[in-house]
Amino acid sequence: MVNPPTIKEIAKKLNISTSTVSRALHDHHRINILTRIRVQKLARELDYEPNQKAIFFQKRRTFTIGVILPDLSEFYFSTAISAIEDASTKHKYSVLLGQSHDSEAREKHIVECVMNQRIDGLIISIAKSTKNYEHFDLLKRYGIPVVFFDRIPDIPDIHYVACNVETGTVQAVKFLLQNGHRTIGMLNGPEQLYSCRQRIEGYIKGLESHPLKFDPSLIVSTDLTKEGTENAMAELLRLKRKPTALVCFNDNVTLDAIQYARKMKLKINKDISFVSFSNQPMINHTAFPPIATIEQFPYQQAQKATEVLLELLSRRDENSTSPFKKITVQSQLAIHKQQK
Amino acid sequence: MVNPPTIKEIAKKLNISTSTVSRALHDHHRINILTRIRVQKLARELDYEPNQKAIFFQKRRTFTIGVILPDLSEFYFSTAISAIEDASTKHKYSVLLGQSHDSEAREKHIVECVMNQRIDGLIISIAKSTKNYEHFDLLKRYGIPVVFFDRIPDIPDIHYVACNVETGTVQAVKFLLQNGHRTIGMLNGPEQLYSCRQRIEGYIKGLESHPLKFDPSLIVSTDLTKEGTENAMAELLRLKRKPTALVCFNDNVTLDAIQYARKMKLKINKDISFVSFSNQPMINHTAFPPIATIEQFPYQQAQKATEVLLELLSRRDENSTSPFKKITVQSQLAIHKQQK
DNA sequence: CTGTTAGCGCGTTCAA
DNA sequence: TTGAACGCGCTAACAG
Repeated sequence: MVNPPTIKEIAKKLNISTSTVSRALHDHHRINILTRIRVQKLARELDYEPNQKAIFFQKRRTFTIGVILPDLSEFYFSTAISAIEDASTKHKYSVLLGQSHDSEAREKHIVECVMNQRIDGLIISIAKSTKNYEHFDLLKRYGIPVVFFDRIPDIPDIHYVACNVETGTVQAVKFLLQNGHRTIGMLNGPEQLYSCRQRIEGYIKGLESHPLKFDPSLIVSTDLTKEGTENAMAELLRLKRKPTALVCFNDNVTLDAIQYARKMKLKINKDISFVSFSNQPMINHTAFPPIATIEQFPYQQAQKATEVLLELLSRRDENSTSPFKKITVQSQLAIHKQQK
Repeated sequence: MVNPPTIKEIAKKLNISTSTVSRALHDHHRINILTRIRVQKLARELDYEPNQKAIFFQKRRTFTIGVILPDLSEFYFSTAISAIEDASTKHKYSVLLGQSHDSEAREKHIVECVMNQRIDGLIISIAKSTKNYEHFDLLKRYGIPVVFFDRIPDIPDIHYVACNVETGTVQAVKFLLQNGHRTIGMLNGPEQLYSCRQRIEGYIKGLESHPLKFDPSLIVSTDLTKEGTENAMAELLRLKRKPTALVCFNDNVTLDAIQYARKMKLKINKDISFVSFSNQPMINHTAFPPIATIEQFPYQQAQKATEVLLELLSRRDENSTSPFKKITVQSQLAIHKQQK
């Protein structure tokens, strides 16, 4: 068991200086072709590979981006990390990972950790509970670019890539109206999430196309737990005007809601229909699938976020201040074929 | 926009040497309480945080582990990475990520990359196509511990944590026999995977409990694509003795297989029943779910792998050679309640 | 108790 | 065409 070889070692074996070795390895133009060959040959024999840590250390760049997501076991985020890794590898960047588990404290801690690792940039989807954004101040002070992804904070002057779920929600409501539904409910997520407010906006705009008046009691929130969803469902089903269709926050909420509806002896797609926000492809194989899904394209979104960050990083060399990138991917309604 | 503060900066401002600053920050015992306080106060004011890269650089340890998995968007692996991140964060280790996308070449390249980043250790689930293990030789030579996870190579003297799918398969076959099935087929994955060979072993052992003779033509392989699965299914259904039950490689294969069976007008759970290897919880909500699932506990498995690696890393300091850890998690059959 | 010095591995002047 | 010297930020051995 040995340590990885260094240029010093090569230099000693060849009785030349380390700088010559360094130059030879980099195909410096004013170097003796012979020494270059000798050096490169020995380097190959020793399996020499430059110690990136040392290089990064002196160059003060790590070619590593930090990625902080709430929970990697969620389909949406695992798709995202997959895309981020793909995109950054393509540009010779590495990915340093962290999960906030939707805790603000943990998020803060991870931000500090990746910063101490001197990442070049950060992609982050903020925790549900995050209200305070001070932990990003230091990043700003040190000029480490941050691209917010999907769950974006409501503050100015940031780069972000997010999905506009409003358009998809509008489409969903219109689609339901076209299919004869006149009492459309919304089973929404926590209202502090920007995307939940977008869902509400979309819901309202969708109704505007129709002489139907907006009834706020048709919008209820769940904390995303099964119990929360059941409570929300109970509330909706207690209404005088029971909804015949529901737009639900995501697939898991939809499944829980459908299960509850069935327990209440409602016929799915007859007494009540569902529209989901897509997380998982398997939703189409479920026993009582939603009739439509609002697709959010997590892979494309995350890929875009990575590209934005990498461009910021390359621009940084020319120390031109780039304007804030605010990129929105449009969500889109996908109508499912009915299973026989 | 400034650079992060360094001990040098603090030293200059306080007119003391950098080593004094360093000691003060580390609560060195033989340091003036006053200077210590002054240093720590200033450090706090400047938001000083040690540059881990510099520390790691000179300590020759990075407190970073590399993780290479085939595809992070697969449920099984996203659960794994989630567990690995959780466990390593707990021990102040960071995670450097890579996806092989089941390509041996890419896997090799990523191994080189993480090695050049001087990771302290590696957790890897090898690519389907990997036949050659030379890219791990360098890691061995440099004493970087590797823990193989789930997809383990068939070579001696390695650390690994894997799931024994044989036991679960035995249970599955016995369960099917108990339920009256007498022609049980297996829709297996690529045979070079160790776990596929385990499935076959389990299949054979399961049959041994019964005076039924083993018919090799009841075992077919798919390359995991939908088309491959359909071809495999066609082959099985062409047999004289058509299987009344199938043990399928994983959830996706199972879904494709079920879809194909339905297209062939077979009644699921009547003409033919399915047992799956679990990837996703949602499988229980599908329209025609398998009657049972062999659970592999990816979270626990990955957590264990991380703990093994971290222990190796801590042991390394006492340069005692640790024996090869070969840890096997038992898979387990979970029988699904029939949906009404 | 504190300062000086050296070195981790590398690239990059500046000099020769 | 090459080598010597320096510095990136930090710790540690040694000297005071």
